Amino acid sequence: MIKEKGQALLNYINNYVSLTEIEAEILLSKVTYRKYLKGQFIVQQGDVCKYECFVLSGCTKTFYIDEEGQEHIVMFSIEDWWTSDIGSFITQTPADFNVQCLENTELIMFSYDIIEDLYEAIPKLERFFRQIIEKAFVASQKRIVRSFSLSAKDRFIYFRNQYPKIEQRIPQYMIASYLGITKEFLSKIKSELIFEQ
Amino acid sequence: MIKEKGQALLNYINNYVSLTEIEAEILLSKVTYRKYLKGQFIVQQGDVCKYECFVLSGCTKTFYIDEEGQEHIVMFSIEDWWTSDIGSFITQTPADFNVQCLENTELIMFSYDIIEDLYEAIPKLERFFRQIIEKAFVASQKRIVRSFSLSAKDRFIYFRNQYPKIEQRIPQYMIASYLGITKEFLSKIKSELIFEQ
DNA sequence: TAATAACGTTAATCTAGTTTAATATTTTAT
DNA sequence: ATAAAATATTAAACTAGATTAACGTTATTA
Repeated sequence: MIKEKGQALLNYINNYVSLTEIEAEILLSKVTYRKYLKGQFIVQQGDVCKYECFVLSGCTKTFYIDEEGQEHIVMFSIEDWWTSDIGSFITQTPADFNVQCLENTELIMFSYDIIEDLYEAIPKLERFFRQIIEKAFVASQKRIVRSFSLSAKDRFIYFRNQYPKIEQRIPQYMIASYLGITKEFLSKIKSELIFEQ
Repeated sequence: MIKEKGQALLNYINNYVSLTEIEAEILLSKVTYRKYLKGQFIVQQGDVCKYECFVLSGCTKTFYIDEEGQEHIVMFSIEDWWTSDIGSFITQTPADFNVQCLENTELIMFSYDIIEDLYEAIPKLERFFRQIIEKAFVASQKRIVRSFSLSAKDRFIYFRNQYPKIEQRIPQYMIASYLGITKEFLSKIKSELIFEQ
């Protein structure tokens, strides 16, 4: 089962480091393939996050609920992205975030218990994960920059251009939450954009 | 020279991985010690960033200038922190950010040209940098969360509690810029906080 | 020790985005 | 096909924070 599914992961890794046949086999023997249904939770706020997950298909949202019960979406993940609460994963402390499936979702899961063995067996993976996380960090910093220097309208335009596939698949009120604005205001922005055309 | 100065770096690294005497020597032989004066630039927007820098003493701000000529401070770095434009460093493309010294500053610099050799010579460093950057990424994500769910006043209170040393050393208008608000509004917040006591 | 530059405060006016609430549209299940 | 649930729109009243501009205070330096 994992073998056919694993190919997408191997292709992805191949963009960063090249694994030998044997290394690829070891890797796939250590990770877990799993399907989730729409609505199910991969991580729940308060639990310790046991997995870093590579998305084969489907879509997830990462969010938290603030003291007023308000939901704030931090990121979406689709095919060839990662999803997890990394803060919880690396420190093995309770998660700040929930990760919930917005569609039926197929994952390859790297568990905390095997990842050290995996680094041991395939030292190249240390480099691979370093490079992945470097990219994620840079993206996160750039998002902070945008949140400070762009208006809500410009952030929406950026989002729409950057992630056109995600915009199609996700209800508008979740995009508003991701952008840090209300659904009503996003609705207003969209009607302005249509009018401007 | 680098030997005495290097000890702070070795102590820091020791929190993550343990280097042998020989590895420590190799490391210190490959990195560069350098002093900057207050006001000098370590990185300039538009240049390719050649170094990741560990701060031995002093203080820097990382900022960019937007299209309207407005300065936005992204982070401060003091002793035992890192400073660089990592996005520029890892891709070797022009920097989005400036890094400027707010005090006379001593650094240990890891150049792009030697860092690959260093990973080769001391594979443990791959793990070290992975762990550092994981922590930086988590901190960055949490900052995004705060910027969405906290008011300016609460972000300031958080900053003041989290980085009391930095608050003392830095002019208030720079803290306002870091928080994403105007200096006038921060002034108002502070007077409210005093009044509330 | 005066002068200048850098930094900080206050207050009035303005605006991007929120809140509330009612209505419209689309999707899903029966 | 119809009802119910989920999602989206619109508009009026409101607020956090920006802008402008004038004035105070603290550091630097001549």
